[in-house]
Order: sequence, then C-alpha cells, then structure tokens
Amino acid sequence: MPVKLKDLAQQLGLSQTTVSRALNGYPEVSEATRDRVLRGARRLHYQPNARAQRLATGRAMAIGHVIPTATKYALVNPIFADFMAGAGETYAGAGYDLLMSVVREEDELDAYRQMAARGSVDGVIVHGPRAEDPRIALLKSLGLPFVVHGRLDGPDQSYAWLDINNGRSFRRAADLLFDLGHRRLALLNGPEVMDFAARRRAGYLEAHRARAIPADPALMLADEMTEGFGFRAGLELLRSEAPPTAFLVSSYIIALGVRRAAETLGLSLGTDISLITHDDDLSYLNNRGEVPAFSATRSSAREAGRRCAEIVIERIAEPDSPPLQELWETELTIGLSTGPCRSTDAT
Amino acid sequence: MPVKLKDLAQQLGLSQTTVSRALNGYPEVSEATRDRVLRGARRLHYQPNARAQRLATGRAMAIGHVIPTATKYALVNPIFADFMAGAGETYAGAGYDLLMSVVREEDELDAYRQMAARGSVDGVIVHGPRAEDPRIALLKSLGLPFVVHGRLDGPDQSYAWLDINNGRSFRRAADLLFDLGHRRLALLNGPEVMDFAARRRAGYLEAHRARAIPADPALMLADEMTEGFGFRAGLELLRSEAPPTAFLVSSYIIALGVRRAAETLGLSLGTDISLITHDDDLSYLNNRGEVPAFSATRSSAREAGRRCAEIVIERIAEPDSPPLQELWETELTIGLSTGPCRSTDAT
DNA sequence: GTGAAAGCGCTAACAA
DNA sequence: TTGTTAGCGCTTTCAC
Repeated sequence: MPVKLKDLAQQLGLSQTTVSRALNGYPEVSEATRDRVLRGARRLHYQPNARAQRLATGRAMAIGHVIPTATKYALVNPIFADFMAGAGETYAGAGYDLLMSVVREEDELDAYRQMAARGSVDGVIVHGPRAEDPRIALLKSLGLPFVVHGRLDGPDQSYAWLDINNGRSFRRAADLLFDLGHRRLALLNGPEVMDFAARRRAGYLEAHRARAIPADPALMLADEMTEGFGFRAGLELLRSEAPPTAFLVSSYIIALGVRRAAETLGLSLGTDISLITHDDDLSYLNNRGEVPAFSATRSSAREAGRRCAEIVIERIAEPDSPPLQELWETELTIGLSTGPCRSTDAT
Repeated sequence: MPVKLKDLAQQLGLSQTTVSRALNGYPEVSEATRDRVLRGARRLHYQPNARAQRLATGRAMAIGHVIPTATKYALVNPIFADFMAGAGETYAGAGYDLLMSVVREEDELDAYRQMAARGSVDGVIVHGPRAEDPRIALLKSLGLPFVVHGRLDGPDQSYAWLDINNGRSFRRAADLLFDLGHRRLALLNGPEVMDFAARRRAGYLEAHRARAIPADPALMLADEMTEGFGFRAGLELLRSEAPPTAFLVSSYIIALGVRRAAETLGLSLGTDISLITHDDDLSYLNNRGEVPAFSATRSSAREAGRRCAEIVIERIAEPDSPPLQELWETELTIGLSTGPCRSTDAT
C-alpha cells in the first residue's frame, strides 16, 4: 500500500493542503514547514498519485505524438528518434509524460479527436506537415495546444511551428555545386506534398534562377525516401544521354541508393560525381566507414525535439499568447562526397 | 464544455450508475435501457473523461515503454518502429495508451520505479534484455506486470517473454553456408552482453561443432551495430591472410558496412563472397535497389508487437497466472547475397 | 433492473 | 502561514 498525501499529512501533524502546497512549491508556506514536509516525503517514500493529480488539476500532464504508420513517408529514421529523445528529456524535466499513438494514416485525425475528447493529453506535437494539412485546422477547432515541427504556407499562420530553413539550405547546396563548376544538378527529393520537400525544391530552383541556369525537369525527381528510389533514379540519370554531374538528395537513405548506383556504374563519389544530402538526414555517406557528421545531426534533431517540447508546454500554460515561430538555419554536409566538376561538357 | 456522465444521465432521466453500467457493458442493465443510453451517448457526443476513469478504477489504462538513449545499441531501426506500431494497434483496440519514456541509460531503472510509484502505467514491455538484466528483478519487486521482448538464461524463468529463436536461426544460416561449400564463416555480431547476440553466437558455434569444423576466433567479432563496424571488420577480415568466404551478420546496418567493404575491395556479394543477415534486421541488402524481404520482416515485427501487447494486457488482468513464454521460429533471408563458395582453398 | 451515496487521492477556493 | 471544505468525473458497493 503506497503512502498517500493523507498519511504524510498525518505523520507530520499538518493538513493535506499545507503538505500539498509545500510539495508543489507554493510560496505561502514557510521554509521551515516546507523543509519538514520534503524531508518527511523523502523518508516515507511518498510519491503523489498521478491519476489523482490529473483529475484534480484537470490536466493530463502528458503530450501526445501521433505517428501515422505510413510506410511511404518513412518516419523511421534516427533523426526522429533523436527528436523524440530531446522532447522526452524536456517532458521529464517538466513532469510531463509522452503519449505516443501509432495509427494507420486514415485514423490519424481520429487519434487527435480522441486525445482531446478523453483529455488524455494537454497538447500535441505535429510532425511532418503536408500541404493543406487538415491536422492544423482540426487541432485549432479542438482547442488543443500544439506545435508543428515543420510548417506550411497558407493564409493562416496563427500557429506555433519550428522549422529548419529547408529552402535556404538547398539553395546554398546548389550554389556550392555551381561554384564547383557543376551545371547539371539532379534533385532527388521526397514527396513534394510534404512541406519540407516543396521548400527544398524551391531552393533548388531559386539557385538556378539566380544564375540563369535552366533547371532541367528531367533531373528533378521526387518519390518516397527509400534506397530503392535513389538507386533506380541514380542509375537512370547516370546512364542517360545528358547525365548530371552532381546529386542533391533529400535524405541519407536516398543517398545510399545513389551511392550504390554510382558504384554499380564504376563511378566514384566526390570524384566522378558529387553528392550532397541534407544535414538533417545525413548519415552513412562518407567513404570511410565513419559517420562523422551523424552525431552533430542527431544532436541538432535532439535540440529541435527539446525546443518543440518547450514550445508546446509554453502554449499549454498560455494558450492565447502569440504563437512562437522559429526558423532554424542548418548546415549542409558536404563531407567527402563533393568535389569540383570533372566533366568536360560542364562549361 | 464537454458533456459528462451527469449530463447524459439527466438527459436520459436515468441515474449515473445505470448509464455507467450500460456504457461499460454490465449485464444487469436491460437491453432497452442500454440501447437508449448508447444512442444518447452517440447523439450527445459523450466521451468519458479518461482522467476520472483512471482515478475511479485505480488503473492507468496505459502501458509503458522505456527506451534508453544508448547510441551504441541503437534501438533506432525500422523493426522497432514496426514493433511499436503493432503494440500500439493492440493497445488502441483494448483502450490502452502507450506511454513512452526516452531516458538516458543510467536513468532507466528510475523510469520504471517512477512509473510504478506514480501509477501512470499498468504494465510495461521490456526491450532487448541483457545478461543479468536488473530490470526484471526490479519489475518483479515493484509488482508491475511486464513482458520481455527477448529473454535470458537464468535460474528464474518465472516471467513472461516473447522471443525469436535466435540460436536456431544462426545455426541454420551457418548450416546453409556450410552446405554451399563455405568453411570460413565470419560472424559479425552485436554486443554479446545482449541476450540475442549471445544466442546467435551459440547457434553459430553449434553449427561448427556439429560438422566438426573448427570455429576460428579471429572470424568472430562483436561490436556495436553500426555500418562503421561492418565496414572496418569487413575490410580487415577480407584483407587478412585467411579471409572468410562468407559473412553472417547480426543486423542489416552492419551488413551495409560489409557490402561497402566488399565493394571497396572489388568483390561482389553473392559471387565472391556470401552474406547473410538476420531476417529480423534485414533491409537494404540485395543488389537490385529493391527491398523485397523488408515488408515481410516488418510485418513480423509488427506481429511481435501485437503479441507482446496482448501478453502484457493479459498479465495486467491476471498478474498471478503462469507467465506466457513464446519462442518464435524465423526464417533467415538469403536474398541475392548468398551463393556457393568459389574460393579454391575451401575444401 | 435501477438508484443513492460513498469514495478514488489529490488540488484549490475560501476562511481563519 | 495554515486549515476547512468542496469538488475533479467517474466507478462501485449496497440497498431497493
């Protein structure tokens, strides 16, 4: 039988109220009493019953993460895990639990509705927004505080988000490749209904426009982020009449496929062709069996998780405050797979 | 303001008691009344308040998963995500939430203690048991129902687990390679403090003993499951005096490294050397840019998740029932990376 | 078959 | 600064 507030109060000869206040850091309790209470709580191994606290306060002390099991837009990546770790850290520090709901894509909205209706969470983090994302409208109508990891265009920007500057990072990556003499850059992107992918494409195009280099639609492919896509696309492009001299790819998993395609054709990355992948997704790309930038990447994902958690907790406390919107700059990782253009027909 | 039980009862001219009973499927309520209640609940969009239910019943209606953020023994893999999806499915069907706690390894036991003390979960699933795993003893002493995904040797087998037959699958993989004429099989294993890794090693050794083929310790390596390990180990072994003709590796991520090592040395998988990885971890291994066995693997992980969830829910209902222990056979995936031994010195 | 009433263990007005 | 009291919204004896 666990010791409860009542027991503790009796032991100390105090009222439950005072004990509760002491424990919860209310200012009106005297330091002497607080000390006695904290000491007693420790001695009796008192742990408040979370269920009772939740009912009494009307708060769930939990944040929800709804993960659709879409095999296509694989959320399964180390970055995501680090994001969760970062968020989890912050939650733990703030006394929140992390409620995860893994559902089929078609049940996604219902999952939010249910969380809201049953009051099992106080707020949610939304991952990977898509164009015209219905989740945002839904969460607003439910009055459930939320923060979006990512963001999207639209007339209504009255919600909190945290995003990395996808457009600019791809713009800069393309610029770098142009500076190295490349002119035909393949873009292997994720599904362009995903906001991040659309922005990356925009950055790629912008770089072309800025130098008045025509962007060849034949070089711009988008599909699910798998090694298979990277391999097939890489093979096809490299074997084509006018192959690219460099690849700009949207995820390390696609990059793995490109690397294999290059190897299959006897081409060497960083020498014959260049390859850049987004920092946010970088992993096993260099040729040494090392994963040097990986940990940096992972820690940045962790930081994003932490920050998103902070933001959602803030919004729970102050639902009507102006929504925080943060755009983060990220570095692209060039690693060992990028070099000057060696192709003779690149002018 | 959400509609609550009281409102619903008033609307229907019934007592809260009857409405509650009707909703929760108690037998003593008449069919007519139950119908009226269910209809009314739907009409008014009644959703029970989870916090109140939890307090009243004394159950959390949640299952905990504690994930240590050990970068070394990366839990970050698609298999894990599918396991979670399977578990999540079952939870949702049974009205349970999934509470995830991502903590530093040293805080792992505390996470369980806290879950138990605060009553935020009714049971937990333990992942990846290690030799002499302290979590099991702890959970027993806490009286928190649990099921282990994986298992371990030890005098006390009085706990529920679900495991795949790691030993037998590696035994069979080695047998297959022997049948193909290979004699020098490298084993690139995960950390052998992990139960699954120890069992895989045992299976590998057993196959050797059965054919009276000496197992060369120089060919048996164990380290963290990274591409880097696979690459370095692959390179080193393949360049050695007496290289292996086949690799038996414990995870697809290690296999990626081996593949790269082979390619670096101009060797072709499936022709010059063979490579088998465990079904449970298979991913991007074949040479076609396809991931054929992947979905099968993933669905089996999902099934394991479902089953573990079922087991833990059963144990919550019947904590004193004899623990369920299930050993699953799995297939190894041979894919396109395995062929007869071509090496002349394999006799 | 239905209802009244007493909690579940805590928090938070309000009063002292 | 501390205590009294009334809930939070549901479940569950117990009585009818």
